Amino acid sequence: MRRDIFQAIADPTRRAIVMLLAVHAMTPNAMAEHFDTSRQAVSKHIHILLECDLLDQEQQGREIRYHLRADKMKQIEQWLEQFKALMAARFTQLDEVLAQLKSRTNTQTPTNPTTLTTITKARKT
Amino acid sequence: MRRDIFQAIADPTRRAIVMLLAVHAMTPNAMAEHFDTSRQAVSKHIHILLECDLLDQEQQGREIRYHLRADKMKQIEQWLEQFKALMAARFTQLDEVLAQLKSRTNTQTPTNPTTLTTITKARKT
DNA sequence: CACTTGCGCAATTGATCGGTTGCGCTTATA
DNA sequence: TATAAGCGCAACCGATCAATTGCGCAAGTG
Repeated sequence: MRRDIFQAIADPTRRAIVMLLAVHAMTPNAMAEHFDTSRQAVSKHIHILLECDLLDQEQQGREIRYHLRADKMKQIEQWLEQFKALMAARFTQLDEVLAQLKSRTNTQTPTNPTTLTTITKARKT
Repeated sequence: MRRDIFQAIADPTRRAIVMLLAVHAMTPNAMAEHFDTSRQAVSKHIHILLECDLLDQEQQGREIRYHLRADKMKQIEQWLEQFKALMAARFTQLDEVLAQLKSRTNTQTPTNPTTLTTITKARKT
C-alpha cells in the first residue's frame, strides 16, 4: 500500500476535505454534508488521508473529530522547492549536468545523472 | 477523462519525469533509460502529462523532444496558496465562516459555506 | 534499396480506485 | 430499556490505471 501525499491530494474530493479541515476539525458526517456523496465514501477518503498521516482523530463521545496535520502539507512544498531548484539551476550551476545529460542522450554514463536520479526518486538500477 | 495536474503528479514515475524535464527537454527513450520500465510505459506517462498540458512536443527528425511547461506547475502552487490562506484565516478573518459552519453542522444553510465550497471545488448542490 | 532506430497506437491484463450497500458496535436520548 | 444517531468494517461493482506485448509507420543509415 504505497500511499504518499501526492496520491492523497490527487482526488478532488480529498483536496476539498483538506480545505474543509484547514478551516477547522470536523466529523465525517459534517464533511459529507459538503459533498453529494455518501458518508461512507467520505469515510473512505478519510481513511486514505489517515494512511498518509495527514489527519488526526479526536474521539468525542460517539463522534470523531478529524484534525488536519497541516505540517504534513510541507511535503508538497518541499517537492515544489526541489522542482524550482532544478529549474533555477537549469541555466546556471548545473550546466555541467546538463551537458553531461545532453551528450548522454544515447550513451550510458551514470555519473552525474545519478544525482539527478536520486532527486527524482527514480527507481533506476 | 477528468485529468488534472494533481493526478498527473500522483504517480512517482511521472514526478520523476517532470524533474528530468525540468533540467532539459528529452526524448522518450532518454527518459526511459532513467527508469527500469519500458519505453512504452514511459510513453504512456508522457501522454498523460500531455493531456494536462504539462508538456510540449518538438519534433526533430524522427526524434521527439518533450519540453516541460513549467508555468503549469503554478497550479499546484496556487492550490497550496489557497490552502495556506485558509490556514492563516483560521484564527483571524474567517471567524464568521467558521462560526457559520459550526452552527451549520446539522442544518442546511448554503450562504457563506458556498464561498468555501467554491474554494474547495466541491461538487455540492 | 534493405535495415535499423525512434516513436505512436491498440489490445490485453492484473491491480487499484471510488463508490454503494449492508452489517454491527458504541454512545447518546426518550 | 428501547430507539436513534455516529461511525467503522467488509463485500461487492464498474471504471480507471499502470504496464506489457505486438504492430505499423516515418526517418535516418549501410
